[in-house]
Amino acid sequence: MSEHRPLDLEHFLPYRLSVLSNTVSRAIADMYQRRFALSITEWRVMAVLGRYDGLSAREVAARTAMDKVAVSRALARLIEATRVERLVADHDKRQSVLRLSAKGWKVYEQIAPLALEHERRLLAHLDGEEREWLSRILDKLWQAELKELVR
Amino acid sequence: MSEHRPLDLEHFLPYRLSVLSNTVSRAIADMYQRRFALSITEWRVMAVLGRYDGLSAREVAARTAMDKVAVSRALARLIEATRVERLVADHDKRQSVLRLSAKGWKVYEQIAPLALEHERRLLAHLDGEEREWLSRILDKLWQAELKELVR
DNA sequence: CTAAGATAGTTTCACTTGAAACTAATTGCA
DNA sequence: TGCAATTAGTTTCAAGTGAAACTATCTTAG
Repeated sequence: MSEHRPLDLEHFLPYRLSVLSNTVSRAIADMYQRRFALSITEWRVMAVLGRYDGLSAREVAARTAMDKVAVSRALARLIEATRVERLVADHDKRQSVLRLSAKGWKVYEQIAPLALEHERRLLAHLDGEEREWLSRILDKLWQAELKELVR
Repeated sequence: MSEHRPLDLEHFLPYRLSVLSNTVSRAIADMYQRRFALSITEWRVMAVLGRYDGLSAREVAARTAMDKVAVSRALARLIEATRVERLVADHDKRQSVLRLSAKGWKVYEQIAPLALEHERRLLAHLDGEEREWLSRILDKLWQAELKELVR
């Protein structure tokens, strides 16, 4: 007795998550690119360095959910653009110590409010109750699906 | 007086959506790949053809939120694998008329329950109330963000 | 101490992807 | 009619991506 709900892509959760997320990410990425010549991956690296000074590349990868290859490449571009400075860690010469440069901070301080504004615009479609549920639901799914991912 | 909430990537909605969605999609993609040598894009094409017989490539693109290049390539592989058949539309020789082959249907009928099972597993982390809110919230955001996208 | 294994980060290679250019067919309008 | 603009779908090209191999450094077990 296996009567199935028909598989209707529009109502299939993974599909909806994927399309919604890609649409949102795309809009943000375009804005960063146009206004700051910055990719999403570069921005994510800058965002965590703005928040946690002096991380190593591995720590950046853990905090951005990016793999180390992507981080390495994003850092190469950011350092080339003198938005990030890299030192070698005293205690371990394999590790780098990363921080935003003065120039990087200027970019960061312009983008951070724009990013938050974008988030507000997205959340503006929801009322207070819905926002609370969304936050709780994402927490739960995040925990359940990603417990192994972030460290 | 612009005192900002700090930009903490872990609490930033677009970032959370993106990481969660990529993690879920990745897990599903791996399964399709391993068990059926099928990419996510190919599966999406098969899914809409299983539901709506005889679509053109353009209609498939609209229903999967994929661009026409991606659809064209997915179709080339599916036709090569004889999972999809393509005819030329009578009324317009530019258009194709696409349908799953018998072989395609067999694959479809194996995957569809697996996909739904995967969705159930994901939703198992939420209680009934949370599921209802999630569905309503995704509908709202979908409507708001994608009104231009899907026709 | 030192050799074997582990770790941080980079490079290479093969593959995927999207934008733009392209071909073929159709439509609209003078 | 007949030619310019539009549309369906494909191909090309440049850029982005991850897996695996690689280099340099550090840790550990004997």
